[in-house]
Amino acid sequence: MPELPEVETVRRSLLQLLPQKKITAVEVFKPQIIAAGGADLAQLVGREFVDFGRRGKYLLFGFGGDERLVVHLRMTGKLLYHAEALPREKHDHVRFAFADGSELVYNDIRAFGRFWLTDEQGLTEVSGLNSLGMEPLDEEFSAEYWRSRVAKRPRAMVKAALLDQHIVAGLGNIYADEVLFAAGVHPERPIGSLTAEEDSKLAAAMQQILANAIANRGTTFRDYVDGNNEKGGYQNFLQVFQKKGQPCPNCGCTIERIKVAGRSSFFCPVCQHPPKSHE
DNA sequence: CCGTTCCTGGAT
DNA sequence: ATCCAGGAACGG
Repeated sequence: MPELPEVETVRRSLLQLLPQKKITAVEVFKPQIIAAGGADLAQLVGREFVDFGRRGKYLLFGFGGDERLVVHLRMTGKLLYHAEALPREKHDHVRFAFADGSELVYNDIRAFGRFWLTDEQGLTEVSGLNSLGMEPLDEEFSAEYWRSRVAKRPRAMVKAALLDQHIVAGLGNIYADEVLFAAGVHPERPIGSLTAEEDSKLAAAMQQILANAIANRGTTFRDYVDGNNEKGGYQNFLQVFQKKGQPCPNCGCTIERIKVAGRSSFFCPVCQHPPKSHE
């Protein structure tokens, strides 16, 4: 569900909603959501959400002290603010109650999401977070960075590399397909076959598409909503994702769907020419 | 690198 | 009934 633009939109929505609200209770209805070895969320009672950070698809919250709450929404996780407490819904797994009667609920149909409560030093123990690649919207991100990180895997398919959070943090299946289309690169092209120009187009497309998706508050394909339960708008700008059988916006030929790295991949067979047999 | 696994629900 | 889903860790 949520990739970088959606997680960033959740972050921004909560930044508008949660400050100045004192936590009066934390309830965990489904213990598996809390990563093993982490601290007890009950220690947040009496504190307030102060810092609202993001790294890749991870949300990082601070409370004015050394505590760090890390949240990964995985496929179907939602952090929902309610101005007034509501009856617990079927897939509500964690609830923060605030002194003014409002609440923040973590709802996750598939329960793949995870919470980690730790301190600044403990962030290095959070699996995944401790080995993320560069933020694609960081000023230092560049085609050179991308090339340097994929250089040792010349035979890997480019789509698998885009989805690898150790290389670039935050792309998922939707934006990987959109980036590949924008760069005119077929998802099965081996890394080693990409030209310098193609790498530059990929890096530029990552930045442009993600920034545009954030500006449009993310993509709601199925479940995604922000902290206000509001859908995104970028689904109206998708070029190829979930467009099997529809005409390519560039050339008019038919968008195809194949499996790459175990994931559905949508592409234009003309604008994104397949790898040559020797590649 | 690939398949499997964690879950539930919607589509076919 | 079966397959599929926007993520990512894990094992072989």
